[in-house]
Amino acid sequence: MNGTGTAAANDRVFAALANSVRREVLRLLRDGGPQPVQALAAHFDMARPSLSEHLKVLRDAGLVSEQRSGRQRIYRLEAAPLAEVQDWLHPYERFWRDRLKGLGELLDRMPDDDAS
Amino acid sequence: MNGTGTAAANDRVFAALANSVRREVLRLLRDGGPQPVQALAAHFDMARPSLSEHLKVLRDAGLVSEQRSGRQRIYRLEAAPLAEVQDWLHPYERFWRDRLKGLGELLDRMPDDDAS
DNA sequence: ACGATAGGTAGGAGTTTCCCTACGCGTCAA
DNA sequence: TTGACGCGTAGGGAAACTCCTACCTATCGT
Repeated sequence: MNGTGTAAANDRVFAALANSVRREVLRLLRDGGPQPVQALAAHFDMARPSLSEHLKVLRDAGLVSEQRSGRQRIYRLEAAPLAEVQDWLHPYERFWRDRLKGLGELLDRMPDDDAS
Repeated sequence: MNGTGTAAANDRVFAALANSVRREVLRLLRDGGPQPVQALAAHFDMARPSLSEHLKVLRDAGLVSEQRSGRQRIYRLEAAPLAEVQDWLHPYERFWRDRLKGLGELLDRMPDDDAS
């Protein structure tokens, strides 16, 4: 419907990223590959059930997936939602590109012609 | 400290983006240029003070700036934090590029050699 | 000076987040 | 089968979020 996923889906992804614990989990999965919850939990001070809830938030956002292996749950990074974030970001790129070129400054600072 | 802003700053930016009203405000500023609050408020059903609070969240995240002009406040998109989001995203890019190439599949599905 | 306009702030209600401590369920080892 | 291990869920409490209705300040037009 939207250019980049539904509004609710974007809400879920951005909200999931709006927490340093969850961003760190993603980084650990990115740099360390798929891991069981234990291995992830070792990096945090919090009680393990709290981390479980963070993992649920990440799962609901589609940012990680789990695969059962014996009594372990192996979590893996799923980057598709991040690709959508990048797509969402695209239309804004010209704003910082323009800034760097020092050009858009004047153009952007005063196009008050059509705003009522 | 971090590669891309402090954790708290990223929290603020991602949290600001985790709301469809605020994302729509950014889109309006991107497509319509700098605008007063009135012009933005016209696009939403909510009471105007509620939108004011959304604008405060965006301001605190550094995503918009205001410039007073008479009794109006002209809001402008500030894309720098979005550029930092893109930077934050970069280390994850290979994950969806690999997926597209259909290569990383096998590589990523089982590098369980160093995870304790 | 007076009223209308633009927009922020105060405070409150309902919901959600984030952490905790129990506890339940499935799996492995003895 | 019995116990330990790996993880999730339940439920609760503190704080934050999101909306509202007043209300306040500053500016413009008359």
